Amino acid sequence: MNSSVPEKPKIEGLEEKWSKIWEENQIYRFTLTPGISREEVYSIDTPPPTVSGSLHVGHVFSYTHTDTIARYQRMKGKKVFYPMGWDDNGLPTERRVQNFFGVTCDPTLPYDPNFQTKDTPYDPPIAISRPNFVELCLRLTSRDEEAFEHLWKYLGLSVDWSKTYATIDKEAMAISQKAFLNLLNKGLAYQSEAPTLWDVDFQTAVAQAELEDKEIDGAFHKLSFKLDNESGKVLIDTTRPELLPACVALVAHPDDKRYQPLFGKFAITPLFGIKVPIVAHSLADPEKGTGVAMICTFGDMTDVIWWKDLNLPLRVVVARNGRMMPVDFGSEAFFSADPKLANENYAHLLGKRVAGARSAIVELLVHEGSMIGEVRKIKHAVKFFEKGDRPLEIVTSRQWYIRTLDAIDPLLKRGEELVWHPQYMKARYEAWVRGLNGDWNISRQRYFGVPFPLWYKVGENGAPDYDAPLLPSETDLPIDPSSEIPQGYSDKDRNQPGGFVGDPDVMDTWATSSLTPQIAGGWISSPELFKAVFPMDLRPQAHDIIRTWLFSTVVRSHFEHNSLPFKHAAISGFVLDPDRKKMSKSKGNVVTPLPLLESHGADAVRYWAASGRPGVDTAVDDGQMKIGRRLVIKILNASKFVLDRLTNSEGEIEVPQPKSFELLDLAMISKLNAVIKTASESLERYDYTRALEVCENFFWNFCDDYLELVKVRAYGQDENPNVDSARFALFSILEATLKLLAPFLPFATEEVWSWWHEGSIHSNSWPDPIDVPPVTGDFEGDWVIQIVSKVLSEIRRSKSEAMLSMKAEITKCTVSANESSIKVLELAQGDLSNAGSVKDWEFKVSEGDQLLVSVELA
RNA sequence: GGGCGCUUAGCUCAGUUGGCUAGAGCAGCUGGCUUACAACCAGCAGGUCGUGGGUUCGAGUCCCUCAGCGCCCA
Repeated sequence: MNSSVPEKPKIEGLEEKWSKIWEENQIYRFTLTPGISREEVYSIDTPPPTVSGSLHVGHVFSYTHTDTIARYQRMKGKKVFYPMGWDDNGLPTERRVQNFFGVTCDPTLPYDPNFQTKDTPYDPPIAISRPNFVELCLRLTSRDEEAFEHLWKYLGLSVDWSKTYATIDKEAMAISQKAFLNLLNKGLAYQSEAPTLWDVDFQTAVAQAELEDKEIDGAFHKLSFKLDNESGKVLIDTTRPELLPACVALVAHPDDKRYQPLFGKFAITPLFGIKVPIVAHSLADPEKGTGVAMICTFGDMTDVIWWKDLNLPLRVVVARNGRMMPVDFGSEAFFSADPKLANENYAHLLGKRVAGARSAIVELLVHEGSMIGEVRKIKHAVKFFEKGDRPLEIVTSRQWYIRTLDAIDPLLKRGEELVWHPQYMKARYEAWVRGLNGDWNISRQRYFGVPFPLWYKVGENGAPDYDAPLLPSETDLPIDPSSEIPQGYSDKDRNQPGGFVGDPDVMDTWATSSLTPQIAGGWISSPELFKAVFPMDLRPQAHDIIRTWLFSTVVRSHFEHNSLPFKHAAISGFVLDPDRKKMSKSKGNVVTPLPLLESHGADAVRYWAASGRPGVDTAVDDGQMKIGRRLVIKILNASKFVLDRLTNSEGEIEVPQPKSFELLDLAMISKLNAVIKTASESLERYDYTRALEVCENFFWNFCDDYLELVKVRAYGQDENPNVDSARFALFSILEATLKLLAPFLPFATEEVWSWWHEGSIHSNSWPDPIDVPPVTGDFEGDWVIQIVSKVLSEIRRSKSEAMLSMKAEITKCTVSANESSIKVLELAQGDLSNAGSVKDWEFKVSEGDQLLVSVELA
């Protein structure tokens, strides 16, 4: 074997060098061979990052975990399917495009193939069609994708870059639309006009999974309602007096003695003179305010429940833009005892946002004398869209849903089938599934997303017929109903009475990214591939999106394939800042990964990442990266040292087959074999941290003790017949150790490997235990090493205590220990003499397990 | 309010189905430029395992209580 061991191994530049070579040689390429079986493949459902979000050290952390597993499986002989995707549809990208180009999207506009952007944003913004808008989204995100790809390659992810997908590309659209149409045909997708949580700024519906409760300042206003047809009043406390015109009833708890006499009677709303019933419902909280609440259309989700349970009418006053809409008091829905006064009062609110309407109505109420006392400030939890900054309203609108509520039990069973790492993360999934309170709303009134592949007939009265959608043929997918035409119609029929109208909505981002196994696995385009990779082996992801991504993927696969989408879920923790605080943009403590990689080296950063166990939140830790870097330097130097011992005068590496073995060498090999076993078992359990730990410990022990003990013998300068044994052991151990560390430190191990190998270590095989004769006698390998190391350590300690150099000579070393220990030490005497500069030995057999060492220093 | 997790050396963390004197690395201290490595090496010191109970021959580990921290959900 020719070798090219450098004079001075260098750690710098390994990332650029090797990522380029790996790319050129396509060593991470997954090739679909004919007749490939599912068992030969290890497939990973990689989380597609949103590139519009900035690069985050959390990415580096969790993707490294996955990569260690991918590399291990590859070395175990699996064909690893490890694609990368991008998940860019959705709001963040839309917002960037709007600002960057100065455009807004109007889905009713036709596609303009000649549309041009300008160097500066349009001001004021111009409206463009959805296909034009989507083109701009794609243009902007492709640049960010390059930055991500560069980071991933620098980090050394063994991703097959030829399989990259985007959850908004043509194939993903076709798959999302096909899967949706399948659900529709099975009756598992439906549309319904229902109260929906609505973000007035983003003008879109929001799903349960996207909600966030926020504690905000609110205030109780005490309002006085007159009773109908009798004297007396009812006092209610409300945080939303501006919804008084939307009031449809008053409610108290059925057991509340104070209000029981009022049930069945009516009250009159202040200012608007609407007669509303006083009803009983168990959700009314006697402790809250006066114990009576006003039910409106709709102040919160409890109003929706009351409205449904108690069969109450609707009085809509808040429009989808969040402003008070025109209302006619005196009409059927808003029948008032005094329509003139009611309309006059309402005129003060009309067109205002809810906050403005609130102060306006308070003035009116005070003026009329129906507000009692001062407002009382409180803190209360209000529902927000996770990306929004105004409380959600509830509007009634037509939305698409997937029937998840009926599937709670089977979905819980899916959670049981899945292997969770760590196991306790399953509880998060189960809690979420059990707590579902509505079907999954998958339609969004947005633009950069997968359109619903549907049109509706428009009746002669101009109203669309939502009950009988016009479907495209499956072979035409993907389609965009805003620019394409249903069969049997022509372009001039669009939006015309007697013509058709396209569904204006797009799918929720989770409705598309829940199909990543199908998208990456070629569900439509390559049935052979899909058969080979689905269900995936591994879904790695963070714990915050168990309720969204993991859940929704399980839902889709359950309905479409009647199976799990993946067998194992590896849930990573969060990365915390160096002070163990959660990173957030607002706190400004987000660590960007590239500088870390550049200053410590990719292997060192990977070492830190791999030390974070599955599910455990882990702080960015410079110290840990420095330890990783030290390990890398040690690997380079120790490898050079070993290989130099084995290089002959021709510059070739010669590994002798020993005729006989030295005990110490057999013991060290036996210890290595145990490490191989533990590391393999740990990686099979997704415990990459444990695997790294045992390999690392072994390697340092190899360098600090074993190498010191055998290096003189391995020189071959003394007459020891077991030179070959030492050389064989050094070589075998080095080669196996490099392989063991390769999944964690791909650059350094590859560099060393290349000194005397053609081809990549990462395409090589995971080490099998080295086949050598058993350790002599009844000795256990690890125990032999311990005894010898113990004596070496005692020798070092005596020198250190005497403040002498480690090279200082020992004229005589006396050891007293039990019989088997002495036997071992006699066999290792030569190596111990070399490592400790010991001239003479005396061994005394004693009883018990005590091992005593005393030395005479020269 | 409900659920999950964490609490072990100054710091970051291991510690398997309960089993010898509770481990590692970093930081600290003391020494050593030993011809692989000063981006190095050797040695030393450092802990009542968050609190209080219980089970057991035996508890860091199992059960209960309380406290603090974090996350998720209402």
